Amino acid sequence: MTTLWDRSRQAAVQAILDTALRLFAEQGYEQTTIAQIAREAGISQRSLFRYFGTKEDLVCGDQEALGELLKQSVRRQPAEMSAWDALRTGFEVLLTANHTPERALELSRLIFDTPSLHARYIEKRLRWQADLLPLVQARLDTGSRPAPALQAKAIIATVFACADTATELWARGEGELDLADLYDQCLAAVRRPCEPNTTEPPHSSEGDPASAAV
Amino acid sequence: MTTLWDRSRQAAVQAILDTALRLFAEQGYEQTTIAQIAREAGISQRSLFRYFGTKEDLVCGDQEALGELLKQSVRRQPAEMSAWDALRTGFEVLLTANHTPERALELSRLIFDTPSLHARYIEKRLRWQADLLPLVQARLDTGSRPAPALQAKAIIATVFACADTATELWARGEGELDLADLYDQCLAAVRRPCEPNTTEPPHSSEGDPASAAV
DNA sequence: TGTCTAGATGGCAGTAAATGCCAAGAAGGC
DNA sequence: GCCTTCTTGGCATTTACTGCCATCTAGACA
Repeated sequence: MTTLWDRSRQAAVQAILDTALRLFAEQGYEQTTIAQIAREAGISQRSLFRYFGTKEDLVCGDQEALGELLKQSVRRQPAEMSAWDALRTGFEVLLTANHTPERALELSRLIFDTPSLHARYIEKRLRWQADLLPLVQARLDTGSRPAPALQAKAIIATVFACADTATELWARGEGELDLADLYDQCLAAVRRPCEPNTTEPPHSSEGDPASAAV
Repeated sequence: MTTLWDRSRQAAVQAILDTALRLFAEQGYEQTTIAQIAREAGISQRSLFRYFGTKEDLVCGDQEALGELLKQSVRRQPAEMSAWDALRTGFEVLLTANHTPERALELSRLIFDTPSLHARYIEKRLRWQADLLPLVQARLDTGSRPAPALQAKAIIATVFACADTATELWARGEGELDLADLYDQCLAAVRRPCEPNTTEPPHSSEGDPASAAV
């Protein structure tokens, strides 16, 4: 049952969020202070920080829930589905789980245009990637040469790289592009053999076991 | 000619860096304050911020120079070399350009173990990716179906995803692994066709042009 | 060599995000 | 109606970071 506390909490969250996003759109993220948001939302600064742990969470706050949803979706896919397809389906579920498209587009643009937000966003998705590792690993050929952990990590990283690339193009576009199509095109560009020449990689790894943070 | 100012500046940078990395290793990144670093390095807090604009730059500061180096290396590759191979060779050059292997390993571990640093690190590399875009685009088949910009963006993002994955595994390992080998294995895991089944992607993009920041 | 200028430094005050603490108030169970 | 529990707001404090200004010094030049 839903108590009054829950309801007023929900209302407060919504009011804060609306105020914050409006101000961010009007004057930019960095130029908007927590004090101003709190004032205009009619709440104390202290309480605002209780609802949203950080300023960045005002924008990237839903990410935890979405990550959980993605994990559940991937887990739900039939066991014989390949890791690639399971992840693709998982992402597709995310698309349906969001606010209005306009809001999502607005949020994406804000994130991609604001370095500190972008960093936070990436950080949250790194968590998703770590959480997905065991699920993806379970879908791989067991006896393959590259260690399954490496293979799974590489696949997940690539899928996210393509998803991010697609999202960025979608956010920078006028909204006339389809996100799922963009994702498929990105992945196709990556998993297709080389276009002009299929040269073997130079492979000049002359025994330098330790090197830099590339 | 190298003036005395340049030299003392160089010395100060080195002293600050040594102090900072020692403290980060001893007590962790978050637990170490700028005030403490400045005190132990015998410099004012104000000057420290003049050398390194942010605390994160104490760790990720070299990235700008490395990005430039990568760009130069890729540009230098023969025009007929594929985008994949040119990028791979570029990364290989980076490996030779770093501090001592131990230092690089220490830095990498710090970055991969500290979420906020990790996010900043990736953010800086996104800049590299944007800079590489025209160079990679020039190496692509001109008449290909997916827009070349998308194709180039996806390829670059994937290459970086694999490089990061390889670096993380290398950093978490005991140093006995070869970074270049790890990179090749990651890329191989990604560009090889599906292992168990080569199912067609579900492709259930039922006309939802706009959706969330995936 | 002495002087003048540009650049480096340090101190100080200030901003903004975030956290801890505590007292006051409202909601829920009885 | 009372008491517990959760919420709220105000206050002080920490930490990263910036602007301003006085001071000092390396380097150029007469």
